[in-house]
Amino acid sequence: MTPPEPTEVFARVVAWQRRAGRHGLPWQGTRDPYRVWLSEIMLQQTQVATVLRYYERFVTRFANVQALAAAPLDEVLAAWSGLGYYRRARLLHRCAQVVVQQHGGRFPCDFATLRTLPGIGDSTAAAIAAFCAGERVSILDGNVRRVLMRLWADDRDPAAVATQRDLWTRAQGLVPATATPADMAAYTQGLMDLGATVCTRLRPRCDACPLLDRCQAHRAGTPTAWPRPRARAPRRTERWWLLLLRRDDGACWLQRRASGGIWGGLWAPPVLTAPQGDQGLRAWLQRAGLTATWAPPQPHALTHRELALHWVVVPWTDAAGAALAHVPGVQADQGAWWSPAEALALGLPAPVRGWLASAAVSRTSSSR
DNA sequence: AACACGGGGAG
DNA sequence: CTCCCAGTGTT
Repeated sequence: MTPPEPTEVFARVVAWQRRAGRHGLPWQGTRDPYRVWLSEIMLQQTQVATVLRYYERFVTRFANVQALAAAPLDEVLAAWSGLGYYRRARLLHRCAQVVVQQHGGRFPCDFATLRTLPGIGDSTAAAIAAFCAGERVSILDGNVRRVLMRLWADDRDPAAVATQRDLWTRAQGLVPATATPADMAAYTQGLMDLGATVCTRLRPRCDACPLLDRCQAHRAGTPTAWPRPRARAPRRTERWWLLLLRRDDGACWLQRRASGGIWGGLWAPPVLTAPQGDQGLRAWLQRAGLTATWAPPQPHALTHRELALHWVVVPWTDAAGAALAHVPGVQADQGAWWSPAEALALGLPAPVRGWLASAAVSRTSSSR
């Protein structure tokens, strides 16, 4: 079985992208590395449909790398709120500051320099370099891995480092030395489009694929057999208690979470994960002379973990304020009281945002 | 080399 | 419901 001719694969993907690929996305049609970089970071682990809801608003608020670098981290996190993987936003902010301080505000376009910046790994550096400078480097994200592993009927473990390193070498080998910058942009976009719209995980549209007659997975008759499925980790369920202290004036107590771990750097009510559970919390509330409203647990599913979020709403009076530091989970130096409107402008985890938004609506609609 | 990180879209 | 997506940084 003859392997696909490298130049042939490249040329077909370029031609296919120009004819049938995607062209209208807001981060296309520019060579501004700032806009391309922003889109690539947002697109890490996040699908296009989701990013579309954030991208324009973000570039409007932070029009260039200087504006982003000068903005408080809180504003960046607020604009990112709901996209998840909040470390991306912190690295994005740090990267902007490095570009301003160490590169004179000019966003680099070459792979080697890009690779030194925070939050930019091999694939993102290659994407920016290919789109903005036409550099002959290949991306290798999850979509491209799937396309190539089907093309070559590669049976290796897709998650193994050795597999990915070798795939990258072979991907690089598909790029001809004569490729022009315009070709590189079309090719890079073409690989992304192929993976996203044709060579999909389930139900690939092989009849629309420009590599159909070269694809060994298709030749085998079972293209979805590649890449080899990963072992699935069992998902644990954890119970979290979110203590929402609400004052008479409607203000809520929120505190900033540590920068590492889940919801890092975001604002949230005190979270109790301790195993004392409902019982301990009820006992404490009773001792403190407080009453609380308990909402049914709200499930929050993640890939590898499931959270059962128990909302405990505690009406809080100024008189009780002196005891604030004794509330379980409260770190007084990390928090503050926020009006509903102020709170919704903060960087909030999606479940917290949803809760506060609905609570604000119900308060408004139920008040006289 | 393995793991942690969030939310949503697709089937 | 299950699966995993335009990955990177840390251990």
